[in-house]
Amino acid sequence: MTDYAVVLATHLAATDGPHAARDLALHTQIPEPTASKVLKKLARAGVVSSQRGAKGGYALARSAERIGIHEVIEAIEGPIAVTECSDETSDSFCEYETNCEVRANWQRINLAVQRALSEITLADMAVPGTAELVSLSRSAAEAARMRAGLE
Amino acid sequence: MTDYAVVLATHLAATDGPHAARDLALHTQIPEPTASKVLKKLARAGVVSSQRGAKGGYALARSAERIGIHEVIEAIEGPIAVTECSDETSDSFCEYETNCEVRANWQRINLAVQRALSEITLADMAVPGTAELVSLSRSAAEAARMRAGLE
DNA sequence: CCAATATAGGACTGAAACGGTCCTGTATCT
DNA sequence: AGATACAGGACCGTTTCAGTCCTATATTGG
Repeated sequence: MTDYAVVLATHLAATDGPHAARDLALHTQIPEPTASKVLKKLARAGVVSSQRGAKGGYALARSAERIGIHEVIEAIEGPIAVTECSDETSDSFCEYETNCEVRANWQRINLAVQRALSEITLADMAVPGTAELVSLSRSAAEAARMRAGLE
Repeated sequence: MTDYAVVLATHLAATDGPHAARDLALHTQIPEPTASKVLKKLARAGVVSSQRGAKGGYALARSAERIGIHEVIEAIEGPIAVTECSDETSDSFCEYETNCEVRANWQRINLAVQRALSEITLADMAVPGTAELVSLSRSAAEAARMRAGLE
């Protein structure tokens, strides 16, 4: 479902003007009901804008350079569920300090992946073969900064 | 659910010997039924080994250095769903070449994230604060290799 | 050896999520 | 104004999921 959303959003990024859900489904070979559902979700999340009526359809809400694919993912899947630590001021929490560090690592990874995906825009996705490389080199730069901060 | 699995698996990595699901749930503050379910899945996937009986419990199936967290993730969520392109030999496919490139980008990103997560082991996760940095610098090295391959 | 106990394995069930269908509301065009 | 094409949203059957509970297995002590 999420990959459908990315495909549809990228198609909108690569083409001009509003497109009806039916046309988008045809072009992306996604079943029409599914495409419609996905587009509705994207519209509710503000990733795309919708226009009702005879010449209606969907278009990107902003320019493709300003929409990260993580936004597309969240529109479909909702926010990443972060498992909450117990209140840090609670006495019982002190027993589980190792546990909390485990959670912290996991959350760091989640955030890093989320950030990397946020840095890939729909414009990147519309250009064959570049999306992945762009994101990973940016994240490496950030890793170097964080490593410096640790030392 | 997946984060619970990672937390549990990491706890097993950080501690010795088999632990009953109840104890693991207590230590990780995960609801006991949920912890039990998750551990059963991990056992079926071969990430952890289980021992029935009075002194039974769960332990890692291999050393923590040899279990990537992507394996943990797949045990819970199953394989990443890859949207299939149409048969490349089909005539109708040629109309949608742009569409196929979009899918290829998305698949590349999926694979890159999967690879990065595979390179983080449970041993990494058990050490506070290191997991993320390790993964990102390795992926950057791979990006450089792929870029060289493109040129 | 056997009963008691503690554990994992697995089945069952109701609730929630999901995907498809279809009706309603809105906007455009003639 | 009426016809048409579209998105928005409700409905419904199916699937998935989380919790509960029963069954099977292994250990221990009498």
